[in-house]
Amino acid sequence: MHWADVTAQALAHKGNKHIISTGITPSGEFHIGHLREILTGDMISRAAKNAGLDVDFIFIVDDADPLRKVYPFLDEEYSQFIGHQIGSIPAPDQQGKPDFEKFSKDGLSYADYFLNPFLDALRTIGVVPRIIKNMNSYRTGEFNEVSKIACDKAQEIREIIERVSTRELSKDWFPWSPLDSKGSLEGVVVTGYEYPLVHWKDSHGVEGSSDITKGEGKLPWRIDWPAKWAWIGVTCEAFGKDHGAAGGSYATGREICQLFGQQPPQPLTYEWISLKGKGAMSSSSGNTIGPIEALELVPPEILRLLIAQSKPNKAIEFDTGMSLVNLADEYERLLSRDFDKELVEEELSRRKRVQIEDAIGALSMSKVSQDSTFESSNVPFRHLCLLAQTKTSDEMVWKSLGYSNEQKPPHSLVDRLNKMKLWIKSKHLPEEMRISIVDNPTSETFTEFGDDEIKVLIVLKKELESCEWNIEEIGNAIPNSAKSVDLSAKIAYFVAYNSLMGRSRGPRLAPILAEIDRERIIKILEKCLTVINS
RNA sequence: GGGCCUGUAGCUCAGUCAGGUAGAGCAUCCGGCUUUUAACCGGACGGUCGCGGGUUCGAACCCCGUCAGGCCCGCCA
Repeated sequence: MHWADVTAQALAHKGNKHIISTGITPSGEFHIGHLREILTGDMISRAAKNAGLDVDFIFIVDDADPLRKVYPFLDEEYSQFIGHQIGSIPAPDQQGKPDFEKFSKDGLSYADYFLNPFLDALRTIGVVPRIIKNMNSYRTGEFNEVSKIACDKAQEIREIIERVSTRELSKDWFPWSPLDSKGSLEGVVVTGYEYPLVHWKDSHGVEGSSDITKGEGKLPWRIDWPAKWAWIGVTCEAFGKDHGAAGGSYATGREICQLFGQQPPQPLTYEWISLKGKGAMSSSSGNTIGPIEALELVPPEILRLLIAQSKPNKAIEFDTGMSLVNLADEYERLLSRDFDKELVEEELSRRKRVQIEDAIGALSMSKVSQDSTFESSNVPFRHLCLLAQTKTSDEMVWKSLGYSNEQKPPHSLVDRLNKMKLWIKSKHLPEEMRISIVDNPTSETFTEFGDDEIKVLIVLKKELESCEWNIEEIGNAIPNSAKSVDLSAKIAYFVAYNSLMGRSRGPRLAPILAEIDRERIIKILEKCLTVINS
């Protein structure tokens, strides 16, 4: 059973109506890691719907959170907004300076600036959650009831947090963070509470009162989270392992939410996605790959597969190089399998059956739309990558794949080719996938060369000097260079690939060479001989 | 200190919740496709399931211990 179905089953035992929640603070550029949050929730929602449950899938945008610091991608001008809610400050412009004009004219906030492209990416990837913006919820009074309970039960909440998280809260700690005279949540000391007002004194020495029913502040995170569960009625939430650790915010939240008269949601802790060799993704360090960027390179199904095929507790290592290639090939393989046939196979061990069922689940969860039918193109990613690099026009790619004017390639394949071309142009294409002629051969290339190889190389150079410079003739010249000295054609290919591309295997050479000047090729072969002789 | 996760073929990992003959892909090698598209097709090679104990007719799987790696407990998913 797919992991999402397992969670859905647990939910089914609890009832028929479920609100599955996800939440992110849009404090910077979104990355693939954030996608795991949303997709994990999305996949549970799907599985729950398939199980016949009534599901509401929501995405809470934590735009009531304060700006923590001036991130590297921001101008120093942002220091005036530290502590201010990111839903209430201007978005950065090209230079990273606050764009006051856009803020006052279009109301584009810092949070929206990062959120909007992410929502676009979500649509592309087939995720359409109900969006709840936190700051607005405070301002419109959605938090009224829970905020009042939190303030009334300040002592009980303090006890829970101190006991469960084993950290000591300061004397003037209070379960409400008021906005100060400048609009910041930082450095404000609560001096008293009379519903609905929380009295405070800020770092500028100014005193004032915050009306908790009007969003003049917010609940601190550890209370804000269970408060949301309560007023929305969340029954299931997937969250990152940072929240799931012992003494973490889920541990305190599950107790606090009962003060609000709400049972804690079904939890699902997921591992982080790290960038291969570079550690965890982080918006502030710039160590990210955005979903938008990734969607330019591969079809959305492949990003879904990344999340679908790994269980949530499995850490994912990701990069836009070979990981993506393998993932894309894996997807094509899944598509071309005939599961019905595999499942009727007799003498199927339980193990084997589980494997097939998991593959079916992963594939089904990778669909952008539940009812979309798959178009299996049967063209592996690697192969398409090769064709895109060697063929001079799209028509030639289609011809090579057996399509014609009568039988046009499917739309999905055309889309994939276009993405492939972008990928090839980008910095993300791994070197081992890139086809390139090596103009300056090095001695390491020829360590495996013996007398036969050298002999063939000499003949090859002669053949290429004299043959007609077209695909057919070049195609003949390569194997002939070995056959004419009574050696296997295999050696000729080995020699040709090593000499011209610096590797022992490769794509069909003739069409590539035909695109290049003969003199350049001959010159390279001459250099090879020089290197070998030295 | 407390807790979580991971350890299975050369590599990436399924399989552990519901114990029943050790799996896939990649890589490698061999063969086929009347001289390789990094394609495709067929086959082969390859594992004391980290280690030690226990439960069981039977353990990769359950229990106890242990080693190694990664991570979280400061509002970064």
